Amino acid sequence: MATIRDVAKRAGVSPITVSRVINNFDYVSEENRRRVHEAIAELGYVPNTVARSLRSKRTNTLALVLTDVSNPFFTTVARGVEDTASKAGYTVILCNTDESEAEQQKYLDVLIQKQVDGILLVPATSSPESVRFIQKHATPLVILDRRVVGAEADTVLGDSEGGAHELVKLLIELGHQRIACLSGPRGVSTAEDRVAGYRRALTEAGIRVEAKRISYGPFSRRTGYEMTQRAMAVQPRPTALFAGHNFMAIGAMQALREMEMRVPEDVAVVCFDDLPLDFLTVPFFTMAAQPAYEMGKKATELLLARLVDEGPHEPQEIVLPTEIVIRRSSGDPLVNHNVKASVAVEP
Amino acid sequence: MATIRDVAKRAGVSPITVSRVINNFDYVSEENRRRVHEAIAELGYVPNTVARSLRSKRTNTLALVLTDVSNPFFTTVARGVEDTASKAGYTVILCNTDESEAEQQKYLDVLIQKQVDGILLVPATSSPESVRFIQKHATPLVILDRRVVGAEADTVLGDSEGGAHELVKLLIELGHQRIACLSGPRGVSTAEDRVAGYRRALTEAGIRVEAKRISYGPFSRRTGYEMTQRAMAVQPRPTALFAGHNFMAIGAMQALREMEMRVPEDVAVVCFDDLPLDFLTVPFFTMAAQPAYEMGKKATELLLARLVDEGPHEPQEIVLPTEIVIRRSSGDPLVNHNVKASVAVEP
DNA sequence: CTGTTAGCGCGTTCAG
DNA sequence: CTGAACGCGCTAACAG
Repeated sequence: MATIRDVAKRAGVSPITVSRVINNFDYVSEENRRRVHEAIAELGYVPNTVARSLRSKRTNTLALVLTDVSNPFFTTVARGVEDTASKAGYTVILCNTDESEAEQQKYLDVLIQKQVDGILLVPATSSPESVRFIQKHATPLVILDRRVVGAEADTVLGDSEGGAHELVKLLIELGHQRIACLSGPRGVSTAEDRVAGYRRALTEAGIRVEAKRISYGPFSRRTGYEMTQRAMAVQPRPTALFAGHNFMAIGAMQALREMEMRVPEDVAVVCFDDLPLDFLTVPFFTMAAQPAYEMGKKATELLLARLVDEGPHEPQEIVLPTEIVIRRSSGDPLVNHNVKASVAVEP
Repeated sequence: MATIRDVAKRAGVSPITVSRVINNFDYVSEENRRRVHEAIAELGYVPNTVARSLRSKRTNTLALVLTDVSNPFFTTVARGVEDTASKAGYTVILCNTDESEAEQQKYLDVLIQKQVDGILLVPATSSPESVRFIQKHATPLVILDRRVVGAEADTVLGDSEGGAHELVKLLIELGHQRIACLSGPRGVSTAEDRVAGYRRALTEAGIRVEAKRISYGPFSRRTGYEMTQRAMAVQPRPTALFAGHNFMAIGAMQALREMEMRVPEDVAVVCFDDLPLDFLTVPFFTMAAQPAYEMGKKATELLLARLVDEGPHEPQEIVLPTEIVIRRSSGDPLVNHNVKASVAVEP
């Protein structure tokens, strides 16, 4: 492939002049500029970013390390990141850890080697080692969606505690007293914050928090399914379920269906994180929606800001509010349903 | 950050010896090897891939350019790509074009500049310019999911024609004669192949193909919604709908619901591409499932193979079979439903 | 406005 | 088994 020197030779100028034309730097005479452009076109020259990066110490690449690309919540976050980064001239490398700390570390190694300019991290666990690793290599970092204990880093996340609190409060207002909580794994802040919101809502209403109604486990449909089977076996039986995750709520629905329980008639269900309209024949779940796109966007803007002014700074924590959307699954009789149809669970 | 020279100095050897240790090349005395490893650990040295790439002309990076990251079909393809590439020591850059040829070209420019070792492309349209551009820069390429006319390139795709044919044949066997076809845009092979399968099934059954029953438009829920409104207005009214895309089928459901038509009682619906169980409270659509993960995997394997043996070769076209999954939406009375529940569309 | 010199961090070449 | 020299393609720094 043609190099900058080939172009220079063809245009009858020096390589640095070509460089200046490409980068719109300094002043280059119209005449020379034209000839360089001509030569570039004739040779089909494309600048080599690798060489450029070696010199400039900047790769114009960001990395987004997240835990589950299959989840539309993260897909939407990723879009927010992509759009924002792309607009600013950055490419994004997407890495999927499947909630594994080991996978995460493997990716971080590669990313540091690749000299990415910045990292957006949805940490698999709240342990701070990965964060320290990144900081040791002086790579700018923004933590996304989850809190990391003892990490001094910029963080952008949704209001899990608040959202959970509102959701459970809604259930209580609807008359529920025995509410099971299907939570994500211990050691993940989104999971624990949602349990905290659940507890607060109960406590505020003077309802005793019972440990036997709270289960912890991986964020997945299967876990939601199994937890629901166990939760429904606890006597006296719960009349409502709070799932701290969208896929878990789907698993819960399956379990309830197999038990021949109707939702919301026999059991009310609420959950965290919406599923996009594209996937739903009928929107059904009452849930706390996080501004996923906005989260990705905000986090990227913060990261890009850190790239320009290097200096030390107070780590920022940006908490984005959640929005409660009331639909059929909570069984609120007072709500105007925005759809005519319902999902019936046959007996 | 520490460079190979710093490590060398600390270990009391030359830089090249360090290089040999890192890359497991040649023979290095145990003594030196130990000291180098020590120095690496002490300094937290990480090799600089950018410099390495400049020298070696290889970036160990592949690019996956696709049209819609929001669609679980492509998310699954992406996982197949990622897993396979990662196992072989490659990083993947994911680029989302939103079906726009212009976006696609912008990304391809960047990718060529970044010297990626290979490109996996889901082409936004079937015009061959992008393919030629990539080939001109001698970057190995595998086309994914869609055919490009007049392009001499390896291609991996699903059997759209066959899947559509089976699906429509099924509808005919169930007694349907007036079947509307909601197709993706003209100029996209998956859309056109599915229409072709639809036509063949009708023709084989001796049913006249009516142009007024076939609509073309972007792959989206909204399009499916609008097309369904129009399709249902055609007299005599169709008794079944074939949607060439999962999101379109969702849009169709919404339109039918608003018209107070029940599925499958009043209208049968079948479509292409499944939605993962994680998103579905109840699996509902009869559809042709493509092996998305397998497609990503196969395509990546093919690409990686091309990277090692450079020589020219016959372009390969790998067509993966689709699997018909029969569920409620087609209304087949003979099928054993694998779920007890149903989605009812209220009058 | 333009060119020369030097070097980013690494790996290949060839000589110890 | 080890090292010195050179260059990948580009641009910062400094002339002119």
